[in-house]
Amino acid sequence: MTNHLEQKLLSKNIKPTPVRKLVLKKLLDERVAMSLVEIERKLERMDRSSIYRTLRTFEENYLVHAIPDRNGTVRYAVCDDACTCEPRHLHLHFLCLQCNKTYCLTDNPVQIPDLPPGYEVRSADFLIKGICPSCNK
Amino acid sequence: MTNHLEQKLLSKNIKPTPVRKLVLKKLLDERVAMSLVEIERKLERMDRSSIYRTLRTFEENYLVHAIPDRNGTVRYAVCDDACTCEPRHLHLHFLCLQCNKTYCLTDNPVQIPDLPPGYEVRSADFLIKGICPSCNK
DNA sequence: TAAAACTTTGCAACCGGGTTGCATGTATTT
DNA sequence: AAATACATGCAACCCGGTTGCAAAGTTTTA
Ligand SMILES: [Mn+2]
Ligand SMILES: [Mn+2]
Ligand SMILES: [Zn+2]
Ligand SMILES: [Zn+2]
Repeated sequence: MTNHLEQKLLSKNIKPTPVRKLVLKKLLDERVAMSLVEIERKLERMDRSSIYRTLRTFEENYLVHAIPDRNGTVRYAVCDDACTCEPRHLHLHFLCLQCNKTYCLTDNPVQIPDLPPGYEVRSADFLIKGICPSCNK
Repeated sequence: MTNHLEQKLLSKNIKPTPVRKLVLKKLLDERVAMSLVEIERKLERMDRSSIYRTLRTFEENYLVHAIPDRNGTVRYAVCDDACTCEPRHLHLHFLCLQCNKTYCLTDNPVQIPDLPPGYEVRSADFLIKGICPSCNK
């Protein structure tokens, strides 16, 4: 269990410290993308800046990807094992306007359309907003 | 000239006050999307909260649309005349990682792909990141 | 036309998420 | 064991955004 977390961290070359294991565990357990402050609220005891630096480390090492949020904040979700956050690995994200949760639609890759000449694509965020299945029934 | 601005405001049922005309003029002149603070910096004399409320008014009346930015802030761009910001009017946005400008690709509509059952689409943001033509040459 | 009601603007204060400097604690290397 | 490097916690700060409130300007009513 804890071992699974360590595996995952090590596989992305991140030293498995206590804080990192807890943050990763929380992200995996919740199964939706979470912002810095949302994580802070769920992990009462933990310091904000530690979580902040942990998320930076995670993002730099492609353990999590950042997803733009409603008002301008950013949420984080754990990447698939093989993900390197390159354009060809990108998937859609869905933000529910009712429950305000952000879902990774990992089975729906982002198709980048042809652009006018001169635009060189490096990355993309495709965020779809609406009502999620759980709120819809 | 000023008359053109008034026309545009009136056509969206916004009373053409001095502040509103200046903010609209700046957005039209710059031809890229701008954030609250970016507008504030370009309009030295003007109060931040006036610009803030102006942008809210603009957005509520579909004179501008909001575009998510890199770090989580939001930029605003003037809508096409006929735009009502519904899904079928949405277009791509491009953020240049070098000059940090946000462009509206109004000729490139957002194609919303099929989603798993239960997801009800209301809106979408498709932001492509890379190098813009001007930085690329 | 004068008073009343409403809207816009500017100022100041505030808020909250994010970020940094620094000291302490913990692990790794020599 | 000592030296070095890395991780964590605390406090302070930053900055874009937001709000309350009063003054100035506009529109409505009597
Ligand atoms: Mn995702
Ligand atoms: Mn646009
Ligand atoms: Zn929902
Ligand atoms: Zn550029």
